[in-house]
Amino acid sequence: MKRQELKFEPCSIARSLSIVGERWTVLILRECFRNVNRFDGFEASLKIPRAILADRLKMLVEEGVLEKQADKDHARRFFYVLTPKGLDLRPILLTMLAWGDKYQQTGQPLKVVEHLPCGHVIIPVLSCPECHEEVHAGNTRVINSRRRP
Amino acid sequence: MKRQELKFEPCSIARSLSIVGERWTVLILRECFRNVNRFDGFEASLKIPRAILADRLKMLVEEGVLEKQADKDHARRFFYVLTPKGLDLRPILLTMLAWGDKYQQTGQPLKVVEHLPCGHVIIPVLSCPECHEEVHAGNTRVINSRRRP
DNA sequence: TTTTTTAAGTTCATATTTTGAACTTGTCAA
DNA sequence: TTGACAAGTTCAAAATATGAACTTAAAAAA
Repeated sequence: MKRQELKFEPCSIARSLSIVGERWTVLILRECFRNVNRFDGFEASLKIPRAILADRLKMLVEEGVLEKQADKDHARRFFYVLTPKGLDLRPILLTMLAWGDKYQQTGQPLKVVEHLPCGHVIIPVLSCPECHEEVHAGNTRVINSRRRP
Repeated sequence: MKRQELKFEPCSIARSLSIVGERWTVLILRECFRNVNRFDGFEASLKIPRAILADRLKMLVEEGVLEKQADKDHARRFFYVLTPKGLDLRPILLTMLAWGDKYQQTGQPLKVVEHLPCGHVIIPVLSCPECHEEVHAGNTRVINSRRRP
């Protein structure tokens, strides 16, 4: 199945996969959240083939997840910065981080999340915005909605 | 980069990607959460090539995400069921669902999540298990931990 | 009891992607 | 004016994906 086909699937998960359903794309986004934002920088921190990097950046810009900005001081230099749409991908990366921490451990130190307002080092959990209780496989059900929010 | 290499990366996000960094794999898991659990069923609901389906199911079983169970009544029939490790992937799929709902809309009805304990139809949010406030790009920081939980 | 269907695959040739190395093109700094 | 830098593009080889046909044994139908 092609990426472009996924974009028009009836399922929202499938449509998200048109962006986050590919390894390199997610790793590039991870670097963006770490404030790596130049072609060079991505290449140095990920060992990604240049052709793939160019392709994925182009796609992420076209999809409105990154914005390509010119550097005022250096003519042929650009920044790729997360748009609001891109910033909102953070929960996906954080839930991946939590799962990888829990189930795919290596001998290395864990990456953990510091929640700045309260100062706690946490593993974020999914919860209900109404009752604030935890949301997991056992207490949820996915249904159709006719309303558009 | 190969899947097997991702498994041993120092970053937990990268290690998660060794499972959820591929389209078909995530779609198969989505079907599992919908209680589709036979080779036949996956084939019917996703239009996935049989060779790929066989390969991904084998991988998911090897990784401990699914368990392959024999059907007592039918000799050559099997069930693929989510293990606890697999059930814990649900938050990843739910955050993908929320993002796809918000940013990748088509004309079709949304899939939404019903939180059974409180009965509300919600978009789950990531929150801090300590202070219960929301967790997002602006109020978190990823750091190293020496401790192993 | 023979025939047909079902279930879960495997095989294989073709098409598409990925990869890594070398090349390009203009800019900036010494 | 020479050399390094930045952000790519190009290209051939390797790896993967795809779809159609084949396999194998059991179960159901005739």
